[in-house]
Amino acid sequence: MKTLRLTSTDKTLLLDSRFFARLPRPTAETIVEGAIVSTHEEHDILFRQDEPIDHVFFVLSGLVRLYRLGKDGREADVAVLPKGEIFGANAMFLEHRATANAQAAEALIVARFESHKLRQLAAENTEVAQALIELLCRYGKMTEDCLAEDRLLTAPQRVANYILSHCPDGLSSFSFRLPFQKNVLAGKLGLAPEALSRAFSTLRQSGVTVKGRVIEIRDRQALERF
Amino acid sequence: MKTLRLTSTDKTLLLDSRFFARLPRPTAETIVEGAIVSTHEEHDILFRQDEPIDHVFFVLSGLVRLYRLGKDGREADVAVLPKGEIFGANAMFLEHRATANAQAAEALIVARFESHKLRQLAAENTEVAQALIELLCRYGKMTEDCLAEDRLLTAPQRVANYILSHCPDGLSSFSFRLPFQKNVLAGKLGLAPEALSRAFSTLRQSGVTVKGRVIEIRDRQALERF
DNA sequence: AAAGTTATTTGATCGGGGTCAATTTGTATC
DNA sequence: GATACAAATTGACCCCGATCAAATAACTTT
Repeated sequence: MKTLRLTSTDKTLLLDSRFFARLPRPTAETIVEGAIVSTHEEHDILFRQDEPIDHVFFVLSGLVRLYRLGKDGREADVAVLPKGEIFGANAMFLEHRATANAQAAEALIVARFESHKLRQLAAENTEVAQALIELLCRYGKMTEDCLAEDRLLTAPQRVANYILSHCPDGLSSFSFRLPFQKNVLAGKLGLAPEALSRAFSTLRQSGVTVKGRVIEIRDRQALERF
Repeated sequence: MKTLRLTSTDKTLLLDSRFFARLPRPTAETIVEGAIVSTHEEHDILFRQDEPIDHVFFVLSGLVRLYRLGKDGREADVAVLPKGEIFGANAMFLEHRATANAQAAEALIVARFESHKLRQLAAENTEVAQALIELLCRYGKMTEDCLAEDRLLTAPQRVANYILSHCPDGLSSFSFRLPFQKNVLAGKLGLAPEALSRAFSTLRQSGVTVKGRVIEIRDRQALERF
């Protein structure tokens, strides 16, 4: 882990992100000025479940995986966060304890903010509180979606869903590049890598072609029906 | 569904609940005065997924089940809320759309608050915003717990966990009465009723006895090890 | 381009839990 | 208490996905 200075692109990314964009410019800038930037290598742990943390994190580039550990050491992802996402915010209101482990899923740069300052700000400033509320709602809905998908859909259906979520509406055939390793996708969908692989090959019969990280869809409707 | 007046016990329950208790008394009382109380029979639907809702709900008595529907009509519970819990709050910040269906899991009395008023209040009053933030964090953590349990634990382990969560620490043997039908417990744990039944009988060998709704635990450690 | 890693795929096997059907138990009503 | 109905259990069966092992593909590094 190495500490860096906040570049102007970082600053732009922060200020344009969903969270900061809805704050009054001066407020956002004040917070952003206080950021500490650091780089991490794949597999680095940022913090551990139940550990006290005193920062809120923002992904400047790369990918973070939040996961829980089972007694037997098995891991279960509860979220995968790409560039532009915030994490660790909920800990501010849960005795400053992380609810999950955070690990760099690939080379990573994060900005961090002191949570007591942010918490204080949220207590004084309605705008900040509002932004936090929306953040938490969105995050809560994501987790709920995940839980429901796990309980309702088979592996191929989850994968089909994931693919469709990347399809701009209207198009019937399209292709895109996976934003991360299949490894990570598997975890995010609650599958073993082998199961993801098999799901892809099941979807072949519905017009899905996989070449490396590139996914090609021939027939959107077929996927939706799956 | 029948509309009732707010009784003084209802009022006490509301004001002593986690959400209202942390607000300044006058604020809490103002909100609570605006409550509309209604009764519902088991199986009644309060609102449906993706439907616009303009109220936030509070369980005065009985039980509410929040669940999502699969394409095939199967149901997946995302939360089960007993007396004292709030639900529908997240919709205020998600275009007023419910993220799940809400159904009375048994005879039910709820208080409801107009969400635009509450939202307005949260936008002006930091205390209210703060209370909402904590509510959402707690709720988010619950969902996360659920997701992780689903992915990490087998049916008997989930049931063991559930039982342990009702065991006052320090005690090695104890017994309690399930707060709802096994039916509902199964759904909450993401299991078919049959699987719950089988899980109980697996746990018999670890000193768990089930007689109707009463669960008896002979050896806490054995359960924890499971 | 070759060698060495690290991902991914494929095959084989196995166990958990869903579903359906048939009892059994529990609860409510008269 | 006897009857009727709903809830819970048990058995039989099957499918999905985890796991282990082996083969192949995709990157790195030189």
